[in-house]
Amino acid sequence: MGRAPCCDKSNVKRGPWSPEEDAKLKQFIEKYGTAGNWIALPQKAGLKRCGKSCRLRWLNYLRPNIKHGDFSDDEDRVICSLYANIGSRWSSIAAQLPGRTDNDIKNYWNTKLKKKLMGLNNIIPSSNYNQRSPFFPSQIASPQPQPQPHMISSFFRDTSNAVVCNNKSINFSLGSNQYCDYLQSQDRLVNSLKYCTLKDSNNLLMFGGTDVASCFSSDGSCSHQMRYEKEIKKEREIGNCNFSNYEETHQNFILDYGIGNNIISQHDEKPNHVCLGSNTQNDQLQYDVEQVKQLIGRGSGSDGNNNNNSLFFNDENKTDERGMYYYLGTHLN
DNA sequence: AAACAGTGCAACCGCCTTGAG
DNA sequence: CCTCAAGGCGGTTGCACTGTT
Repeated sequence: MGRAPCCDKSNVKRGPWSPEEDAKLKQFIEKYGTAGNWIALPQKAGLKRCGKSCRLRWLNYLRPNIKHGDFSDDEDRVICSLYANIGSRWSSIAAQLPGRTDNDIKNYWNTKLKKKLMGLNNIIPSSNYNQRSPFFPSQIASPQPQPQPHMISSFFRDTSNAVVCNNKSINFSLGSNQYCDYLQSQDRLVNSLKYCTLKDSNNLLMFGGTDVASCFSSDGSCSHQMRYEKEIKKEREIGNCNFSNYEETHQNFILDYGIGNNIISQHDEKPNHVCLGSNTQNDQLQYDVEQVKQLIGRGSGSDGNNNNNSLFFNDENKTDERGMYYYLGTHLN
């Protein structure tokens, strides 16, 4: 038995909306709102349309402040960045682009942006790709990560493309405004890190999550995510900690961070405080470094150029050649 | 000018989630 | 809990428009 239709298909108009229908719907909603019931709305508004169709027409076309027309470079960057992080969750992406609808973004991605980026990647010689990344060869726990549903899972790179791994430090590139020509290595890294177990099995660290909502940072570049098991409790322990971007999913704490909203920034207004999870500078919430260290590990200093995505672990014994702590992230100096 | 191919986008479909009863 | 209607969402379709031969 199939699913019951949402309306009587034989009795509703389909296809493109006429200006008269648009006017009726707009007038009705502006006067009465939707009353939380789209199904009943068309009849009340005198429209021979399915409620779902009315909803779609309103959300995608008629509601105020809808932006039509070309996407700006900044919007391109945001879309790419978010797509790289969360995949085809168009409504989440649209939420970060005022005036744009999920449908618009989806169409734009499928018809233009994807091709644009594929074109860029095609002109990069494959020898520039990092074909293998020897990250944590012995620490990557099974099962191996499955390929992401989207082909291109990251489009950005840093100005530093160093990928170095030894037993003390790891440098890699994440985040920037430039289109990426070595997507594969970055993908591998991100996927590997998801399965990197640290200290104990409860401290599973995820980096560059693709399965949870993300944010974009104030400079328009991408941000990445850390998921740190059992941290909801600690987050609460901090007290005033009210992160602007986190989700409670499967009892994990998810923290957005990235370029422009560094874990630790020298440019923070308050000394010895850290900005975490934000979309804009104004949204950034600042927390005492010492408290955050307890939460996520050692923080790094920013390089002053918004090029630092460093994240330090809570392991006193692991320091790099600079005497800094074992970290994941980018540093250019 | 006509035929055909390619493109863009509005609208639809159907699955999944949510929440009220 | 369970059920089910309604909303939300991502994937897909169909058609109008534009470009090319």
